Amino acid sequence: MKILFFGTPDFAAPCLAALLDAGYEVVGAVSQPDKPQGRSMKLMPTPVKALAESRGVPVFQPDRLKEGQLRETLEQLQPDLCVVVAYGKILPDYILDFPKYGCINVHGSLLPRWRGAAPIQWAVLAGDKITGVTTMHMDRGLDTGDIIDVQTTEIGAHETAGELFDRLAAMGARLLCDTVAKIAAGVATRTPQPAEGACYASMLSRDMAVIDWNRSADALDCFVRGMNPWPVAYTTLNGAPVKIFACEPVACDGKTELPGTVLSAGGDGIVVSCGHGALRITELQAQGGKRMPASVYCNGHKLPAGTRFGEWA
RNA sequence: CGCGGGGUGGAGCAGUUGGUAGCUCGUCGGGCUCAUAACCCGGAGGCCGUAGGUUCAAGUCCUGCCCCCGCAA
Repeated sequence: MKILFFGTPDFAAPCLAALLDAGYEVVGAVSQPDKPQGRSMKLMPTPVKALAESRGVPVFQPDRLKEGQLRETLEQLQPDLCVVVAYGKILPDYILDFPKYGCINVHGSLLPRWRGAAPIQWAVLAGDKITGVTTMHMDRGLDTGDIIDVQTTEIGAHETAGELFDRLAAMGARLLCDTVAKIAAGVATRTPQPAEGACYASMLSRDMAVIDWNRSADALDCFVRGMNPWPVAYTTLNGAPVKIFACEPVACDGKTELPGTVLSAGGDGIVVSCGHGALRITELQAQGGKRMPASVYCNGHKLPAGTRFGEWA
């Protein structure tokens, strides 16, 4: 069975690797065009491109798909199945309809919950206890296709979006292999997505990562984990941004300080009052500084009780 | 050449108008204690990123280079 793979970021690479390792004939890898990245804005290959090149798979990076840019490639490669994993573009009909077995997709959530760009982060942000990966037949909608296989997993109480990301990427790769095997054997099932429970996970952005200290400590705990490793929740201290990498909610001893107020700071981290409860910051990074445990940060920075976070000078 | 912050004892920071290098933590020794990551006393440990320059004198001023980080993507 000839497979044409569509994918771009880190989440997609394990799926491509799994297909290759399983011995499937991957006739090509379609990925987004390289974009400038890093401090010097150097052009970097996408993870899928890098992997494909190292495994000798031809890479295609069309700017757009709508005008039939991939039609010739399809005719040439004659794929029987398209596998799409976090590609980043909507596939037009001429692609969806081309392969004999259609196009399937691996998605990092339990559909129909968290359709869209950032399902894993949103599951953590929302405090979901359970999530998983889903494979589905693609249709014209955004992550609305019929479900083929699902695997669930619990979200750890201290798990960050990045950690969950890695786990789901691995789970997704295994599930994909199962699904492809079923399709090849003609035993894959199709289950329409339930109408209820659907919601969308929009792409995260830098300005969504500002910590609102008026929220509850539990909500902020999920917020910090969901925003890690990108864009990373941040607040301000003396007018300068401070990234919060890790924290934990702590029992509030009834104090009613203004949200954002430092209650204590030292070897046990930095405890900050919230709208409800308090949050112990355990790992942070100040502007120009390195990421470090809060206790270490306190060795060189005076943070007397009463200091306020989240105020712009 | 996109903008900006920074490289000081093991770690995190301070160091004022250039003139004997300080703080917190850790570490070592001693003490207190039923006990302790707690407390008290004492000690060790720094060619101040690197190469030059200005000066009687440079961590502190000037220049080149290396490295780290924030913004922006």
